[in-house]
Amino acid sequence: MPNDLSTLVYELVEKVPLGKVTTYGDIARTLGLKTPRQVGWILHRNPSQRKTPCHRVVFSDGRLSGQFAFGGRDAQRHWLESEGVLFNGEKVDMKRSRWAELSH
DNA sequence: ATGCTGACCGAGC
DNA sequence: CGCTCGGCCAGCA
Repeated sequence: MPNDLSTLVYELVEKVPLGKVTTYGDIARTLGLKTPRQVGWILHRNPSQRKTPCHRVVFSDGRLSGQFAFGGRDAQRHWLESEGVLFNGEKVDMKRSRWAELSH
């Protein structure tokens, strides 16, 4: 297994600490990808045979990814909440729960 | 080749 | 705060 782009993405996602989230855009910027869509494409395409916590990746405004992706956004939301991620209504409280490491 | 579609984002109103 | 729009680029029919 060559360490291609997807490997880098997964390694980065695995570094997201418990109780924090990161965004597609942050990942894209950090790895030098052309567009955040590429990140979404990589995560969607690869099976979850890895222990990658994909549920910690959200939109830049704090919305959760999709209704079909993790068995529903309610499921994902409860998952995150149990990890300590703060919510502001339907959205993640990005101000406090965004992983600061990438957001430079 | 070409024209959608999408696990996105920022600007603008 | 909410909605639209354009740009982005990899896959796929």
